[in-house]
Amino acid sequence: MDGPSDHDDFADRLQRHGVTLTHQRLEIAAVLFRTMEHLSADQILARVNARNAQVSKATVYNTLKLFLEKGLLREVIVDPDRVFYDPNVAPHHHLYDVTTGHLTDIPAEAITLARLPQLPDGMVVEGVDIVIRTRPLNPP
Amino acid sequence: MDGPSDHDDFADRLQRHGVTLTHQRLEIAAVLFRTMEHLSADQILARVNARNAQVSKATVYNTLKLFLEKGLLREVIVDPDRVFYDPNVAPHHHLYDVTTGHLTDIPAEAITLARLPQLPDGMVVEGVDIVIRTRPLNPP
DNA sequence: ATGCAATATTAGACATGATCCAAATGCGCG
DNA sequence: CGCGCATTTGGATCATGTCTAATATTGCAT
Repeated sequence: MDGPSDHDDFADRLQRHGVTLTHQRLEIAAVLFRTMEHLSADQILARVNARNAQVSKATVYNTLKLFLEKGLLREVIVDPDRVFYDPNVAPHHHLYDVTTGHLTDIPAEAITLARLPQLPDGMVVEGVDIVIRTRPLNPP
Repeated sequence: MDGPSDHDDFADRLQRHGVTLTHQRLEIAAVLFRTMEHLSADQILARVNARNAQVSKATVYNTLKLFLEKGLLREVIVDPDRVFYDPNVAPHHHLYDVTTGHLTDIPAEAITLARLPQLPDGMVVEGVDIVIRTRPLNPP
């Protein structure tokens, strides 16, 4: 299914973003960019070490921070308990299932902001995060 | 400055929302509803106990959870480290200063969603949270 | 008023996610 | 080949937030 070229793609992507390659970073990149799911640090750690433990917790956190700085990832803050990392850095928004904690993307075009509010002086927009919190219809 | 009627207002508000009154709950309500700021649990604890410690950490958390259930407060999840509690439960959105961590309200009318995306079957919208992350213009 | 059951409060132990640190490892490059 | 800097690591540490079992308070019926 996934040939060796997957890894090469990830390696390219890291390098293009100025990240020097290491075995661990490639593993983490593979977990994130293969499925494009929204994962927490814990989940990433678990997946990387699914077979035998090879990457430490500290490295996962270091690497995620690095990837964030280099613009390879976005943080998604919707759960008070943990941060999700979003491998999709294109502008888009999120559907958040409150009951299951599952996150789904909403294409940026699916929502239009009619107008933006006035910003305080000297401030610029870093990003607009829209989260639509959903739950099953039935019992509250 | 603030007469004793403030406290009575808060008491009324709690009771109208089905919250039985206690000394501690009134203190917490006073802190939240007097300034209408966005505060974290820690900040609320600190303010309530500004003079002498009277309310425990556990009670602050219990009370905040209760106020949430009763619709007296909203949670604002923008900071990975802590939850902010918003005494303004009317529909509105937020400006979040990434550098200082300061939260400001945006009136709901200041933003219009042109259209909402299709929701999965049987799911309903619980709320729409829009956060505009801002930072000073100058150096990144 | 008085007693009693239900509700609220509390201190401190605990759980969890995330960070820090100092030591060890590995890598690039002369 | 080896030096130096970047990276990784285990474990300690931290901060929020939750839990528990004991105590205090409250409302209510009598």
